[in-house]
This record gives sequence, structure tokens and C-alpha cells, in this order.
Amino acid sequence: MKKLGSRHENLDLKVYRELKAMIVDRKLKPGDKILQEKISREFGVSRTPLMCALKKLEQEKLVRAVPRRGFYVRRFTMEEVLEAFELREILEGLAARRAAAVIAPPQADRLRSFFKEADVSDNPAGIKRYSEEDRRFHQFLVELGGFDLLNDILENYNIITVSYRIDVMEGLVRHPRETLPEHHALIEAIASGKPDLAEKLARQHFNRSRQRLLREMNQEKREKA
Amino acid sequence: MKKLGSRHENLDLKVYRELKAMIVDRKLKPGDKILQEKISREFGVSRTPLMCALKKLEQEKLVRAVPRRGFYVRRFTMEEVLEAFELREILEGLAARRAAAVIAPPQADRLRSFFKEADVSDNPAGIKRYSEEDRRFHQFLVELGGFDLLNDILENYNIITVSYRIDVMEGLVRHPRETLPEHHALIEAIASGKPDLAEKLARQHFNRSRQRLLREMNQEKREKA
DNA sequence: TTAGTGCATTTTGCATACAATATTCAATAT
DNA sequence: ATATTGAATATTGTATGCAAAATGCACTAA
Repeated sequence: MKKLGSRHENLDLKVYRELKAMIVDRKLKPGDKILQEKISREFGVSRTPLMCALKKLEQEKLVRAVPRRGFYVRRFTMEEVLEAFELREILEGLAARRAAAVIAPPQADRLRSFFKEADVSDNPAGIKRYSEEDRRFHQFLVELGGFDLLNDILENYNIITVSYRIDVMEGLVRHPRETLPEHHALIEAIASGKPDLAEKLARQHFNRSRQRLLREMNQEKREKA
Repeated sequence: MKKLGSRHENLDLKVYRELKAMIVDRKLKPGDKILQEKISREFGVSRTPLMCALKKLEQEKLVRAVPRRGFYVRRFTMEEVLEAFELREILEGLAARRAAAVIAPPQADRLRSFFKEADVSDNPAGIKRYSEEDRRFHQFLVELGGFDLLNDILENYNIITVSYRIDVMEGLVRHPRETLPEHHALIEAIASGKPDLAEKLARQHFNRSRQRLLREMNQEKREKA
């Protein structure tokens, strides 16, 4: 008799997912105050599970809690996004290494199916599809290694790199034209079981985005002066 | 008019800290069910802030939530602890590098004041003091770099490496006699501003503990067979 | 205009209430 | 004995209630 108390899913988890989606999709914008009464009515739940969900999002840094004032959708500074990229560089590098070390043929096939027919034109719908594929790809990559703690951390913090300036290019720092070949190379390195190469390529991938952000940051500074 | 809504501290935060201390100090043991009624009465609060605190601890993996059944103090597997050490190896390595790169004289003095008069004998009180100093040291090291996200992650996950088998040697994997010289070397590398060396030493420090754990793990397996 | 000031309204943080499970344990059947 | 049933009890997940704090707003003073 195993039968874990699973099956049941608490309300706060559902609320958490809905709310997270609303933030990532910019239905709630950075700086917005989260009106608990309004949202809970909208979701058809009481404030109790909503509170729980908000606390969870606070730990993930998607919202900011100010005691006695409420929760606000967080606005990330360029510094924070750079930090997130720096972390993802080493963490996802490690994940790629692991993935390449343990991958099995069926997973390799699945991996190779990513970015098969990517649209690298400039139309917004294509960019959006690419951005979503990108997220799914990185998630799959991280899961491949079976490194639970690492998965957890990346799950909880990578979102920061995505939710910054999503309005510009769906959260992508660089254009699909530039990142697509990198993705293909990384996929091949992992699928063919080359840990060293996989780690190197993954790090390079993030490093380049970080360098791009750094340049943009300096440029903005110069423009202000 | 700034005056952030700070000052006020919500109850759930206090409960969270108390509870975390109880778990780390083994007042609540791995596997124990957390009786909400009992604990909330003990703390003089209602179940609402307690629930919040428990959810927070769940995210940190110190407790496990089973829907409709309750919360249980988590028991870490050797694999999880190994994963935590592997992560700390690269993350704290990065932190040490950063710290060495940005350290200023007053902080260098503070850093050098750690492990000044360490007791490396075998008596339990000495071990306990060393273990506490060890935690404070690593926390200070991580804060030095000023890398907020990194601090956050290490804060939340290093506890795993500590709370494993605290009953044996206060959570220490190796004896102070063995780690003290490593600590001194690391301190000196950071205080004198040598990023490369600092990172290398920090990683070595964790790597050695991890190797030790690995050996113990294999030994346990052999004993079973 | 701008800057207070006091009162009504909203919102938060927490306690309590309550229905829907889980758990326990005595009574019965095997 | 062991297993099974099923009411009595306890516990969880969620809603609701309420006091304290924050916010908004009309009014006044400069």
C-alpha cells in the first residue's frame, strides 16, 4: 500500500501558476500593486491560498512584499539580470555536462527534435514561438541531467532572465538568427554524449547574451550622460 | 517621504525562523510529522502564519508537504547531500572569487578575525563552536561578494549540507584539524585580493568534503552487502 | 497654488470557523 | 491470533471575520 496523498492538488499551487503566468505574460506589469481582493475574486478563491501563492512568488523574486503595504510585481534592475545570467552560465553549463554524460538514445531523439523548423524571420509571432521553444528547450536540458537541486534552482531563478524587457523581444536577448546555430551545436554535443563540449557551448551561449546585455547597459549609461 | 513599510515584521517570518532553528537543532527530527495545532499553540500564534512558514520551509526542502496529510521534517538522502556539496563547490567558488576581487581593508580585517583561536581538540563543545564559526564564516564570505542572487541561493541550500547527520559531528563532514588550515589559506587568499587562488581553494575545500562523503557512502553500501 | 489635517474607506495580517478528508480504534469476522 | 469494518476523533485546506494600519479625499491654512 503506497498511494501517496497525491492526486489532490492544493489551491495555492494553481493560483501560483496562474499568477506566475500573468506576470510572465505581462498581464501584470512591473510595479503594479497586486490587489488581493480583486485577484482572489477573479480566481474564485479566498485570500488565504492567494497569500500562499504570493509568498512563493516572493521567494522566486517575481514579486516584492512590503509589510503592511502589500505585494508588487517586481521590476528587475539590469544588475540583477546580469547576475542571473552569470549564474545560469555556470549552472546550466553544469547541467549540460551532466546531460551529455547520462543521455540515452530516446532522449537524444527528443532533444534533437527541438528547433527543427525554427522561423528566424522578424515577424512577432515567429519570435514568440522561438522564445517559447527556447524556454522548453532549456527546461528539458536541465531535466536531462537528473540533478534535482540544480533543476530546482534554475526553475526558480531563470525566470528572471526571461521576464526582463519581455516587451522588446519576448524576453530574448539576442535574435533567433544568432542563437539558433548555438542551440543546434549544443543539442548535438549533448545528444552525442560529449560532456566537455556541451558545457563549453552552454556557457558560451549564456556568456554571449551576458556580454550583449553589458554592452547595452553601458550604452544606456552613455546616452544618459 | 520614503519610510518604507519596514519596521513591521510579519509573524510568519518569526515562526519560520523558530521552526527552522528547531529543525536544524534536531528538536524536530527527520521524519517527524509537524503537528500544526501543537506547534501553533506552542508559539502562541494561529495556524495561518504557521502554514506560511511551512510553505517557505518546503521550498527550502527542509520539510516535505504531502497534500491532505501534512508536513514532515525532511530526511536527506546521501545523494541529495552530495548534490548540495557539488553545487556549493561551484557557487561558493564563484563567491570567493568575487569576494577577493572586491574586498576592502576593513572587511579584510574582519575576515582575518575568523578562526583566530580555534579549538581543534575532540571535545564536543569545541566542535560545536567550530561548526558555528564555520557557518558564520561561509555566510560572511558569501556576503562579501555582494552577489545578491548567489547569496540567496546559498543561504537556502547550504543548510542541507549542514543539517545532514548533525548528530555525528555537528554537521561537519571533516574534523576541524583537517579544515582549519584550509580555512586559513582561503581567508588569506581573499583578504589579500587573489581571485583565482580564492576560487581554487574554495572549490578544493568543498571538493574534499564531497570526496569524503562519497567514500563514506561507498563504505556504507559495502557494509550492507 | 501647495501643504497639512482629520475622517472615511480600503487593505493587510492574523485568528477563527467549518467542511472535507485522514486517522484511530473498538467491534466483528476470518 | 489477523484482517476488516465503520463510527468517533483529529487534522487539513480554505473561507470568513475583524482589528490595526495604510490610503485617499475633502477641507483648511499658508
